[in-house]
Amino acid sequence: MVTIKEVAKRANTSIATVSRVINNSSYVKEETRQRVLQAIKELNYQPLTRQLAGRENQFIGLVVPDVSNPFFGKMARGLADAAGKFGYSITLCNIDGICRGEDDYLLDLIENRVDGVIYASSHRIREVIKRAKQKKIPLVMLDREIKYTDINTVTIDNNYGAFLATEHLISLGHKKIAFIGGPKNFQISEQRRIGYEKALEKYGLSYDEELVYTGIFTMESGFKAVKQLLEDKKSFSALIAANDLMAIGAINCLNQHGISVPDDVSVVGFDDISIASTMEPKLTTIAYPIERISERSLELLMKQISNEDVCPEKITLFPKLIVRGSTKSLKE
Amino acid sequence: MVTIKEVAKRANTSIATVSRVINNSSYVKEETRQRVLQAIKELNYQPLTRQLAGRENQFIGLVVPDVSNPFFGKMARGLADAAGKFGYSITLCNIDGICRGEDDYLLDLIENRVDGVIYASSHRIREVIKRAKQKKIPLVMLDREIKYTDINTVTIDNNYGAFLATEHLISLGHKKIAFIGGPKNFQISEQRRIGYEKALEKYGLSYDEELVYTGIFTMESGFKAVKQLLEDKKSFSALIAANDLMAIGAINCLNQHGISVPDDVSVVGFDDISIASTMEPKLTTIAYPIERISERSLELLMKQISNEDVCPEKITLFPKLIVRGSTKSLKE
DNA sequence: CTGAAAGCGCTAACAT
DNA sequence: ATGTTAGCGCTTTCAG
Repeated sequence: MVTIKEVAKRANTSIATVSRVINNSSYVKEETRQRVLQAIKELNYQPLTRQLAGRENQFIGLVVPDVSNPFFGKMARGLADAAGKFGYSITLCNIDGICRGEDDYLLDLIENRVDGVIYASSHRIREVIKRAKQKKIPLVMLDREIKYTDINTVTIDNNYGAFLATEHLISLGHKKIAFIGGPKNFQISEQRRIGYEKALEKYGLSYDEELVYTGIFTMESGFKAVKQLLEDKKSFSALIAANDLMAIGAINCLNQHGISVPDDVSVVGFDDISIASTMEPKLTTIAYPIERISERSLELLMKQISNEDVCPEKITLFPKLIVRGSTKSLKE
Repeated sequence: MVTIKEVAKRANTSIATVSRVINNSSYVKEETRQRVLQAIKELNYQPLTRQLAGRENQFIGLVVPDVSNPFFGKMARGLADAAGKFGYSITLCNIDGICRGEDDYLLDLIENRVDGVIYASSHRIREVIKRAKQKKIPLVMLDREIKYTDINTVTIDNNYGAFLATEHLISLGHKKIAFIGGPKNFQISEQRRIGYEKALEKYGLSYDEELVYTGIFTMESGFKAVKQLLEDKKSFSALIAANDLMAIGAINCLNQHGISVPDDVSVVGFDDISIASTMEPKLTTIAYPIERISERSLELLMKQISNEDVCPEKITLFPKLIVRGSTKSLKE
């Protein structure tokens, strides 16, 4: 392990000066500076124990319900890449309330071992916020909006995303568009449903409750939704799912009934998880802009880490429509 | 932040004794011990700067190609849970060779900031092993076997897994069983193909090269495989995919051709990723035993971390067949 | 502009 | 059985 001492020796200066160079904390003669930089490079030096001297330890905690869910997998990947650019590493923590009793332990752990946390789970959310405030732990909420709290938040405009999806289908001539959504008590489900409703309204189509199905965010649920719709003899030429997993389940069900996507029914998903682009037909979807989300989250977190008093803010990013093979003009 | 000092004060003893209790490093009178434990609990104390005093920092690095792939997502989840039980946290690192030039940086980072690493990517693998040996960084290879090197490894018996899958189908009466595999130059693809071949042999069925397709491990590839098979007019009543993603793609294609799973064709996957159990039909598959794999990997790593000279070993776990809805007896 | 030195939380060697 | 203390790598006064 290379230490600051060795760097100092090689650069023929003191450890204090090396520290100054690393942290850019005060003026160092350009010449000395260069020598230090050179030594750092040659020795491949990295400061590793800053934490002790009261500084950050360059770790940030990411809390998701479950990385094995492709959506959170995508999120973890994006955040890990972004963190790397800031010289930070991601510590992964899955909290979905399944491992009963371990939450406390996990929460303590994450709070104590990282410089900041990105929280993307709903589990014990209000408590997490309270604790973070008390302990002054930098926190950014990802993809969850907590009303009436001034907490740093990064989200996407779900309403707009669903609006885009609907608009796309309408522009293709579809008039009977089903919506299969998530649980009513999830903000994002409702937002996406409302976006759909607003788009219909804007284009003078009526909102038909019979074409709206409420499920949960799984493939299975998407499958059941379509099954139900079909059994109930609802007629529709297009369908919007509240996330890609549901969309995939829906397509499966359609296929099994001999209904072709996109020839007979067009389908739009939401999130653009990795498999959306490797299925057949490739899924038209609303892309959750993970790169930008990650960047902005990290920025907010970094601000908090370096600066004691920053004003919390909420950043809302706009998702984008990605047209692929699962949607098509309504046939005459 | 609670320090050892505060604990000592509250327990009315010295910091050395507290340290002893924490590390179980020497005898402490039971009474004192209890007082210390009590204080630790009351203050919610956690030692956080051990690293500095030459000890571990309780982080282990997990390197995968890409967590957004559901298989690696499952792996990350399993490992994170297991690490938690040892009081360790997982630091996530995606190295798939896509971010060119950043590998070096990532490798340095991971090597310097963790007590050990679990490596489950193929990227720069021999180099990683060399560096780990040089720097004496505890390393466990996951799911990749490197021949002619004595490196701690945990894998599953892929041959056996595919054998099980084939045997299952044969026991259901299937005789024409297709196999859609991964790249020829991947060990696991070959192992799985061979397991399939051996099972056919054992039960006196002939291995028909025409029923073996070589693809890559994606849904798209599974789809194409079946498309090809169908176009070539191959006849088969069952199909084994080298992983779940391919199996799902295959099922999609079958469905689109009006072929029902499992009524017309039975399908077995491999891995048991999370979506395998929420699709319709639920996928019969060979489960990658992530809990046991995680446990064993951690154990091997812990041994290396605590003990300087341990003999490297290779642990091979046996996967299990999980029968669900995508397989069925051959119809008469 | 730079160096010396204190101190961060903790462990381990040394005392007692 | 327990306390005292040096020292780990680093940052940050404090002196020059």
